[in-house]
Amino acid sequence: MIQEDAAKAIKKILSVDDVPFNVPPKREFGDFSTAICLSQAKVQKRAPILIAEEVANKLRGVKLQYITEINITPPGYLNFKIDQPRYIKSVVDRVRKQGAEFGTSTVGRNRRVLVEHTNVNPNKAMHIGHLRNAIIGDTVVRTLRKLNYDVQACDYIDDTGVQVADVVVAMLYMDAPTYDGKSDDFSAIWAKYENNSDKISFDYWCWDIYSRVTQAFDADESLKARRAEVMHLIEAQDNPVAEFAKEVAAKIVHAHLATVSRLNVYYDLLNWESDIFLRGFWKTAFESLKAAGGIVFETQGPNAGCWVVKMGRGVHQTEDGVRSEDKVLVRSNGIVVYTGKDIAYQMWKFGVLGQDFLYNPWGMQDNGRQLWTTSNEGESCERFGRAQRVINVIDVRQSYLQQVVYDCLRKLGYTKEARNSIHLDYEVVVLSNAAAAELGVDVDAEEPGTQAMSGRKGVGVKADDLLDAMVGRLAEKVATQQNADVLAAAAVRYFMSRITTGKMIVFDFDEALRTTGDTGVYCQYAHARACSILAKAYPDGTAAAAPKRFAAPDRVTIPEQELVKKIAEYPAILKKAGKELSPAPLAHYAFELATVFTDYYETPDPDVDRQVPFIKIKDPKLRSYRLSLVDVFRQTMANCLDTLGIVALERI
RNA sequence: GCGCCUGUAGCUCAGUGGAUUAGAGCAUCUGACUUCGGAUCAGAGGGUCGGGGGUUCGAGUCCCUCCAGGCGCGCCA
Repeated sequence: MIQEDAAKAIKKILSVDDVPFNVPPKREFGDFSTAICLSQAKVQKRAPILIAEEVANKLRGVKLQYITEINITPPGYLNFKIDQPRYIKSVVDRVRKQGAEFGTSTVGRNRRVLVEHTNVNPNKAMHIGHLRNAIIGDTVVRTLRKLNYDVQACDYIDDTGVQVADVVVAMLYMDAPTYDGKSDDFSAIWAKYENNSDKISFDYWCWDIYSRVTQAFDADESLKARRAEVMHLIEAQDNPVAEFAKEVAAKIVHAHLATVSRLNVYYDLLNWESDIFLRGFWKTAFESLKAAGGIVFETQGPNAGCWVVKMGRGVHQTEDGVRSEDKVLVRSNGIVVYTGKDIAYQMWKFGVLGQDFLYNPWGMQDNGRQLWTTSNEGESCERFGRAQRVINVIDVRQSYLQQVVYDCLRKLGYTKEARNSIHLDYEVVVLSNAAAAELGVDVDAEEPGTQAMSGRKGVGVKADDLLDAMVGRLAEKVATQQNADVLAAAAVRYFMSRITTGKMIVFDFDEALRTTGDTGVYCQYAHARACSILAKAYPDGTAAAAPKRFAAPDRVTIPEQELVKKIAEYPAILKKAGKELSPAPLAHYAFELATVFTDYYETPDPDVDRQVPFIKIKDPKLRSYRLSLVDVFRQTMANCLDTLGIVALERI
């Protein structure tokens, strides 16, 4: 706001497109500054200090709100001092007026964005790698909604893949009693789970049998043969085993939704791969690709008999023989690969496939939003798909395949859609050697290094286990069980959010379970402290009872200035997070905001010998002023935490 | 071999061209008022920003190159 005025004026004077501002190294220089004259020196071929003087003189002639002084420092910085009392009043009034809306903007202009995230194979419990995906995805959804995008949050469920088939094989054939191969009565099979000695949840039980069965495949050829058979039956769909597989997948999906709801993650639509298959999406896409010449049928070479997309150098000679960079979409046996279906699905997301799913309500979520699911026997509905922009949250290892999908869109002539396809790639979560050793993996915990998580080997930290461990650690100092749950979710979400998406997370229990310093707990603590102060100051009401009319202060201290400056940054941070599609700027901001607030709380006035608690201040105007800053801090922190998917606690 | 990512304090990370002295947290050490929430705060030590070139008035940030680590390059997903 305040800088925008100055930027506008400078843009006019220098006729430039953008004016970047920053903070001067010394407070005496001013409250903010710009180096625009330095970069203009090149263009104008004049000394930057001369340009700065000229701009400063012109600016002094223009009436700029809140700016009391403009000065120049070598080699050509323009520095601005602001009228702090008036500025603070404007910020406080704005936050008070906008409340929970403070920070939002209309940059999205209702543009329809589809964000797909989580996408965990429905065959075992979620682990912390999946959690990173869900947290990044959900935070991006929340951020874009606050920027006024029309966002659909989708979770893709690969219910017809090998992973589900493996668990089905494990359930049907690994332990007695085994399935007879034709019955539609699976009660004896379900009993194996229901009677499990440890009474563990279904997703945990599957975690164990999945790793057991993948290892059993190596030794047991007959079991391996069952795998191909089950795969085939699931693909054929119309049989008891396929129905059983669907039931298993649905049960796991319920478990996953329960897990992520502990972290405040919700969706609009569940997209099932079986529906993509049943609705014949691929056939449509295949015909389009053929018609557009986007794919070719190979009659010779390594891909003979396959339909392929031409990529990179294509088929070429290497030292190791003939290799192909082309991507096979239809195998020589006529079966489409996953990427093929993904092309059709991506077309659906943009509404250019010419086909749609049918839909049914799945149920109401804890946040009060209805969740929908694609369905073979549902109703048609126009509110899904048809997006202008599609964001796929998938880890970095699938970059190549995502590019193939987008490339095919381009080959089909959907260049705009290809351009608006975003692979939000993020690095994986791995275990530190110490963490792996704690899980019983045979590694030297003293040796620095990492271990990849592996569903097949059953190596990984389950999401619910991490949350439970966090709740356990917090239990002692917390008022209620519910607060422990919320605080644990805050800790875990913050932990996953603060690391930029391009960086691998090396998971370590001590680091993840920390409750001091740069953590979600610290942010919650600052917020709860503010609420507590307000509750004591205004015992007749809640924080909402804080004074509505705000009088500009006569004098402004440094901690007050710093706090207000940080609060005023929030809208820009939200925009940045939306532009970068990353939770990290929000997490860092939340911590900085908590820090400046705590500083203000500890030492509101560095010039006096003894700090007076806000609630004990005698001067009513000063008391009201200080408490108003506490209140707008409280509001801003609550808004920021909400964007991070964290419920702000009023007490801990 | 080709492509992408990462390399900043003992450890975990911020910092997507701007300011003498590169910031946080953890860990370590020393402290904290008759306390509005001590899960806090103040202070101390700790850095060739992987190495080397270059562009620029100015580089942790941009370009080139080299080194180290990770991931990808399936008729798997």
